[in-house]
Amino acid sequence: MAPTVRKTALKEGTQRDALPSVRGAAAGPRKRRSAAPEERRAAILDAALEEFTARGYEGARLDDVAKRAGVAKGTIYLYFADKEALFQDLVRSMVHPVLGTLEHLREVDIPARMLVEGMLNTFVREILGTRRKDIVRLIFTEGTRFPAIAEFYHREVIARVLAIVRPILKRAAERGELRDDSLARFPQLIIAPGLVAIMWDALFAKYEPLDVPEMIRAHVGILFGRGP
Amino acid sequence: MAPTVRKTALKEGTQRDALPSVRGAAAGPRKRRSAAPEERRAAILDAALEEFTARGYEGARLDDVAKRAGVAKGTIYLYFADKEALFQDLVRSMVHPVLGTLEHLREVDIPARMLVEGMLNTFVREILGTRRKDIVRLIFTEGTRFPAIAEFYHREVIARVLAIVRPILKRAAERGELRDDSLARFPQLIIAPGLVAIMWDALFAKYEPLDVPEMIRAHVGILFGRGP
DNA sequence: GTATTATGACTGACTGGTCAGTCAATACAC
DNA sequence: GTGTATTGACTGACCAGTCAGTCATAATAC
Repeated sequence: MAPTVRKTALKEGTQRDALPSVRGAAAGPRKRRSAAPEERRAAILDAALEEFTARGYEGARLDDVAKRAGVAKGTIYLYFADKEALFQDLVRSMVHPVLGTLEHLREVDIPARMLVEGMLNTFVREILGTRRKDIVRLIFTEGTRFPAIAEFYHREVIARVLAIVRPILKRAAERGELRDDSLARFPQLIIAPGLVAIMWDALFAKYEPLDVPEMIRAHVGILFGRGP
Repeated sequence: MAPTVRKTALKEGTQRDALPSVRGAAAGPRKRRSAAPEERRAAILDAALEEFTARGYEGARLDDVAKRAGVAKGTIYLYFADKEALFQDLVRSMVHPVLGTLEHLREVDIPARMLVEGMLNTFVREILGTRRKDIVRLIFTEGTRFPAIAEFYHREVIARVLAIVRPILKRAAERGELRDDSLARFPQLIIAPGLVAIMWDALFAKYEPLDVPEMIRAHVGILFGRGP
């Protein structure tokens, strides 16, 4: 790139260079000035998702986040207090949209099979099929080092899902819709294969692909018996 | 191995201390000189397990590993080429012992239920019940950044288990021991809850404990129906 | 046995590089 | 012009990896 020579600072060529403005990145699309602050924030979060996903929390460099967002490093600090806040806000911003969908499930008293199939389809569509799966992976990956993230995710997502789903499954068990109350006691068993899918795709898919939708179908089959 | 301890130069207590064996422990016991190379290596691996487990690959500092192992930083480099080699050797050293146990399973033609219960019991005992669970977590946690680790684990552990287990399950399905061939096609469904258990314990147990053995029992119940 | 020399395992201060976070200078909006 | 958003060179901390030096032990000499 070469901050290259100032137009020639000329005369006092003496200066090293002190390259002022040029800046514009290679393709230098002129920056918009204070375009839309909300857009800028979003651009930074987008770039952060990319970098954190690819390199993990410690491995990600804010210089790269800035470059990818088309922004100077200092700008990040106008929107986020520090690297950790950026990470936490990223997780929050990805998780929030699904929180609404959850309440949705509140329609009590759908049949257990419908509930479970609904949960798994939502999981495949809204998580496995989107960047959200990377966020889930990040939570597992960095959760030990960031208890705040794990706590947040448990409180805002997991505890809520369990609270909604358990009573429905309990009733279904009592009603004889389920062989027993195993699923009511351990709803974790329902999405366990979803977790496996996320990890498998991230780590082993290139050595041995896994047909996730088919596996989920097999899982439902085991839980409820063949066909619908 | 073990150039082992010189018989104790004793008498001349005068020496700073030249504490022969003791060493370990906090209080600064004088270093043994070339004590047992195999022991030293093990001490470093132990310390590395602790530090990598607690802080992840990037977060772990070799200064701390050295301190914990009761060794100078330079000594680590006498036993391992660099940080990455230390990490890989750690994973290998933890995984190796179980590889033997695997072949063990080769006894073809045990009933499917026995196979599955055996697998899950082994998992609970040999992985969840030991530091090995932290290694599995590290593999998931760092696997994306260290494809070599993921590849190694897939090749040496996962692929082998699948190769052993699939034919048995297939036969069991044909024999009508299983409702269908779901488990033969996706044996991942068998240990999925084990993975959930590892992650739950690491991230959420402090907010909401999970009775893992009971969950595993419920899982077996779902796969095969109640009682034995 | 004791004295002397040789060996190499071990040490830890140091180097070179990296990167989160800062802030004076700059560019723009008005 | 004034005020504000943005920039990016810079700083300070941190850490993987190095290497000149130390010293317990071993080898050899006596």
